[in-house]
Amino acid sequence: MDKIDRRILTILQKDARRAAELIGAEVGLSASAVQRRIVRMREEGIILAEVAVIDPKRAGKALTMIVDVEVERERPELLASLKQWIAAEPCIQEAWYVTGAGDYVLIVLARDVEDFEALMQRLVADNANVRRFQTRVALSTLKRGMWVPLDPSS
Amino acid sequence: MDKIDRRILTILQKDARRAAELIGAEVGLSASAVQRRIVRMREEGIILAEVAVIDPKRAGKALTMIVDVEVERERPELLASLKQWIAAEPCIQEAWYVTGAGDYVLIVLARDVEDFEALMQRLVADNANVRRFQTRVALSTLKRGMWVPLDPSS
DNA sequence: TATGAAAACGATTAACT
DNA sequence: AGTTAATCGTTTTCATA
Repeated sequence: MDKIDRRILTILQKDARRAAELIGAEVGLSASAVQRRIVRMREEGIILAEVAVIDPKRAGKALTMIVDVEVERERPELLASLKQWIAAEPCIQEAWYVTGAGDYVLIVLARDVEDFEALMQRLVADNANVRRFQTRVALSTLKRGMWVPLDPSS
Repeated sequence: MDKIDRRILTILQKDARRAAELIGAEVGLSASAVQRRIVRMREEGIILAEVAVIDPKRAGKALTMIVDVEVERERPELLASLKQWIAAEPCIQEAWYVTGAGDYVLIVLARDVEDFEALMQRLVADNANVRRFQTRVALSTLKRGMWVPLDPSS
């Protein structure tokens, strides 16, 4: 991945529909050359996907919660099923396993508080290793996205 | 937004490049009808963007941190500039203002620990209202994305 | 007002230099 | 990597329900 690839990716991360010819004009390449680089980066897995981003509010998901989930580290055999549970749960948008007391951090979308409560009850009921969780409500979303900064040099 | 719109969005949230004709085959509409609905949803702001998702590791951003930032609520005049600072900082990928003791939650990408430390030092140096912060390192990323579940009924 | 069919247009892909 | 030609997808047009 060279400097031009990075510039192409910086553009595509904001607008995946930008025509190769326009990108080429910005980076000083023909449309075909740009297109070839894009195809290559898809194949190499640098570009993981091209997706539509929709407004959660318009989709009836007005609430965002940041949930810290503490699990019992003594029962590692239950971790795989918890991971699967998280993967299968569409309202859990993002999840990380983090340093600390066996903690997971979840980004959860919900229609309302009842919707969220129901999800959390299922989380606890379905996963015996969940010891407790702490919820923080997002009062405002300052920034969202998957945008990765790319050093334009080198 | 009707049931078919929701089905179209569910598809586009996974693959924004899917041809309208293929989507039409799934939802029982012609390519033109699907295309018109997509254009309408872009105009209405339901579809916020169509973006390429890239692998942060391949982009040299191997570390993800979840940072809780505590700010002094007594100085609300400094909040606007903190928000701008966050917006302008490319390594801060996501940010929410959350319930609790004047807390922000940040998702931060970094090349390495030094890179991260430098960012946090700038955060504190540039924003006098930042009282303290707590960092958790993402040991594994279980789930990422902007995918919003859409009730296929109604 | 929304659709499907078909023409016109534009972008991507493939072949060749 | 660039240029051209062929292919494919989108957009527009138009007739219809």
